[in-house]
Amino acid sequence: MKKFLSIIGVIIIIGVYVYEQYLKTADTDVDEEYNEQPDLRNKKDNAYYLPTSTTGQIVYHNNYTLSYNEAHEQAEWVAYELKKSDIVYVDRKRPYFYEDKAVKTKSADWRSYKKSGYDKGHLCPAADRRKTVETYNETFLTSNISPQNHDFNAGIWNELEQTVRSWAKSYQDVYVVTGGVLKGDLKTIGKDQVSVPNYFYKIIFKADGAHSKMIAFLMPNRANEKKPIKSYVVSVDRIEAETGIDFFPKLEDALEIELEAKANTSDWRFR
DNA sequence: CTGGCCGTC
DNA sequence: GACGGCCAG
Repeated sequence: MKKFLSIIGVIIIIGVYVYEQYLKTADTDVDEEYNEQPDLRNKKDNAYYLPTSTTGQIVYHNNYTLSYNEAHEQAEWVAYELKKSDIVYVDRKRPYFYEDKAVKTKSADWRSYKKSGYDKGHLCPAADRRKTVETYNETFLTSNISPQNHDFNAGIWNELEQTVRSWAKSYQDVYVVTGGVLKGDLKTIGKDQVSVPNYFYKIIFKADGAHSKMIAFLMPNRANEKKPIKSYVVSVDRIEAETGIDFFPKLEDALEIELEAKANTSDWRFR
């Protein structure tokens, strides 16, 4: 009997190990199928809302998911859930930006941004992932950055990111999709020819059944944007038209149509 | 908070 | 190249 139990014990330990290895590889899995949306509702609680990919290269990280556009050498979207508990005030040492090995076509080299005149602007902000060293450092992959005008990044874009954090604190958890509009002939920087988007968008979704709400922003990537962030609100339909991305394909159709057509600010608290 | 730049090792 | 310190909006 004792021997039997010890054999069962060994089997369980091996099983757990194999399962953990499986989870590790699954986290950096790359989806090859064009617009194929894997059902990951049991894998990550935010995956249900993932947008479609226009490139077929979706990369799943532990704390955000992205769709990589190799031609523009950056993500076309980065999606993640932002919970109230993600927002902590811990001073963390900024690591260096490093290549995303999960991007099969190779993500941009940080040197392409050097002396380009543009910031290595986070798409999933570092401040949204301050909870642990691991979550923080994961935002420093070069697949999570786009060339941003410095005054824009430190100015109104920063203000928008802070507002989203305030919403996560007020509403417990929100879901965020953000990226540059990768359309047409864009200026490029560096050896990797990273495109400089003329516009950046950010969509925030609060899941709450029939009371779910959505808001979207479209901002020009330039200095001296001093209007209130409220004035940059557009409908999700507009951003879909600009980008060719379907942002909430798995949302119930009636709700999707209703929420994506709206461009009003009344459901959300602004400072 | 958002970052870059530069001297030093 | 990596690191730490300093700078700006």
